[in-house]
Amino acid sequence: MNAKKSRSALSLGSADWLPGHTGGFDAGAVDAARRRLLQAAATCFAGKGYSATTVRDITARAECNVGAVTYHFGGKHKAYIAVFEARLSELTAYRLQALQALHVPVAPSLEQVIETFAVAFLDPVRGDQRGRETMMLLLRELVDCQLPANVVEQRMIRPTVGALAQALQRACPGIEPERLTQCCHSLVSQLVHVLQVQRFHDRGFAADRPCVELAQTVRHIVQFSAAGVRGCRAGGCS
Amino acid sequence: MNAKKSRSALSLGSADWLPGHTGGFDAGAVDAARRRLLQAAATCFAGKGYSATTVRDITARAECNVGAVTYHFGGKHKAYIAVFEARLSELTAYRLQALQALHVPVAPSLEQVIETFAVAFLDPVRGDQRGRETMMLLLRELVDCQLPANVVEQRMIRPTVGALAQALQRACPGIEPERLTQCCHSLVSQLVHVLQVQRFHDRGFAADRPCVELAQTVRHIVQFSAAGVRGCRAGGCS
DNA sequence: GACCGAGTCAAACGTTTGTTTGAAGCTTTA
DNA sequence: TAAAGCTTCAAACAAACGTTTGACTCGGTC
Repeated sequence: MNAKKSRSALSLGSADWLPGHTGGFDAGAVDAARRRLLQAAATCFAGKGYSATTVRDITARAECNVGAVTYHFGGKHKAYIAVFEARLSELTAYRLQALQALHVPVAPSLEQVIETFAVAFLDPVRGDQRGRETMMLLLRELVDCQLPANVVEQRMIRPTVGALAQALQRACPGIEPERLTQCCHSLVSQLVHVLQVQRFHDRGFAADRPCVELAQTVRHIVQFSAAGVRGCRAGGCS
Repeated sequence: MNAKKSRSALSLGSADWLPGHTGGFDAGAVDAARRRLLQAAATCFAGKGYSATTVRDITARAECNVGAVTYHFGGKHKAYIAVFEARLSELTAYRLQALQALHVPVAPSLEQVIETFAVAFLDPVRGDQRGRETMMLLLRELVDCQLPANVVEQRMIRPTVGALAQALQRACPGIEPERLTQCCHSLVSQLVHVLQVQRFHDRGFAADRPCVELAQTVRHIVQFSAAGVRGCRAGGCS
């Protein structure tokens, strides 16, 4: 009855984090059920949160037996972790790649850096269902922590903010490192906020006024944040 | 067995929303159990979220019988609503009052307006347990919606953003209303983000580096946002 | 004293929870 | 073909869930 050894379990440093890497054994299209379960679990966790999601919700959606979650992942919580294994690194890689595109000979403007990051940050919600799910999963995890402490921070926030700070510094030199990090958080927080509002919108939020244009919001954030970053140069404040 | 008529139920327009108003009947110190239950429920919902909180968690903490929640509120979900009835208007009133203090003859500077709002916004988390609970309840509700749609928006976000926009406009004229609202959201999002980080911090987040000074963060947000708002004046962008 | 409504209580309600079980199906290996 | 190993399945598991019940204790009123 024992499930096959659970693979990696967010151990922070394991090798099987690359997308598509299944751990070495039974690679390929063999375990379709496992992939169906992962997809179903992601949808459920994103939609109702960890506690409100039952293994029967997941297995019903994946058209599996009730015991499938326990068998394939070793339990509901380990299934939750497994969902994040793929999504976290996937999202981080996407954002880092977008920032790396700014590594051109001639330094891009501050507005270019911010817009590039903002677009990459919000892109998943404008794409397919999977992207929206990932963002929702992350949004929930940040408030309702289920993963081991610091995983999201070390896997995603730290590398992303680090790369963003580097890009900002190149586009707008003269800001002390401490302030630079805070500028990154100021920008990220606005983008996270957009996700929240977008969610409200899906729920019928502000249905009276015409749909808030995402592009217009991005334009505001770019202008607002570029001015904000420039305002942090020099001996402005402490 | 039927519970006494549930009072108001977030009906959006009822009269018994003022703090301390109990609905007209059994006023005073009569129902201590009800108040104990409300406090216990707030603590549990804030700490574990709606779904993960059981009525036994609540009643055990309130030192009541298991059936007390159903009796006094009519069910777990109605108890959740009852918790928000007090907290939502309380928090909104606190913020509006802080903004109203800016209604002095000589117009305050943009930095003054932003700092006043920021301090008022973050004050609850620096105060007593109740304040932190309220913020946590709200943070969770925004992601894991349990209240009827638009309640938080209409009860708190809309009036607060409205008053903030008005104060900003006085301190920094020449911004179109649409952009002004977006500036408010840019500011609020940064403050919400601080709460998130603060939560991480309580959980051991970034325990390696010295405790992030809240005052320093506020100073950054004030400077960043003031520059951001000023950058939105004139025909800057669409 | 009789009656009433409100509140509390232990106990039990029927459901739903995550997990386990053991048999059966299936492919792979020998 | 036989044995071994992985996967699926219906069924059942004990525990926990939100809610209900009916007896009981009060304090106030006729």
